[in-house]
Amino acid sequence: MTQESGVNWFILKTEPMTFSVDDLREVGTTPWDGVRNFEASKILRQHMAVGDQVFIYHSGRRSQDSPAVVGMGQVVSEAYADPSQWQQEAPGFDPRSTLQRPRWWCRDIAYVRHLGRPIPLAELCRMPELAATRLCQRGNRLSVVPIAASAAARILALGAF
DNA sequence: GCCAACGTTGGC
DNA sequence: GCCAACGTTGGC
Repeated sequence: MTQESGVNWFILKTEPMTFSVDDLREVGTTPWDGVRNFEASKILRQHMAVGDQVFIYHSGRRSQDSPAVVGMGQVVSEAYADPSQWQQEAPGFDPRSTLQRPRWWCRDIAYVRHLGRPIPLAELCRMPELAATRLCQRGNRLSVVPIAASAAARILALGAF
C-alpha cells in the first residue's frame, strides 16, 4: 500500500440474515470466514493489516431492508487459513484445499460501533468519493472492497447522527 | 421473485 | 488456452 497514513479502509459485505452487525456486536470478535472469491480473498490476505478499519455492509439479498453500510469494525488478526474450507458440512467446504496448501483465508474482525444510522447504497453512491468505488459499480460482486480514506471520511460524515 | 452480471469450472 | 455452461451474487 502506498498510503502514508498506514491505516487502510475496507467495506465488508455480509448478508444480515446470515450474519449482521448486531451479531458482530454480540460476539465482539469473529473470524470473517467464508470468503470464496479469489480477489476478495487476496485482498483480505495481502492488503489488510492489523489495525485497519472496516465498514460493515448489509447486502439486500433475502432482506426487506435496502442494502446499506451499518457499522464499523477493526481488523484484529493476521490472515490465517479459513477453517471452514476443510469442514465438509460447511457451505464453504472446498475439497481442493489441503492443509499444506489452503485456498482460502480469513481474519478476525472486532466490532467497533454502529453508525448513527444505516447509509443506504443509493445515498452512498451519490457521493463522488464513493461512486468511484467498486461498491457502486454495476454488477460488482467483490465482498471485500478497498476504499480510499476520502471515501471512508465521507461515509463517517454521512453516518454521524 | 426476477434477472443481469459475474466468477469459476470443465470440456475440448 | 479458450469459452460455454453453470451456479451464485445482489439490486430491484
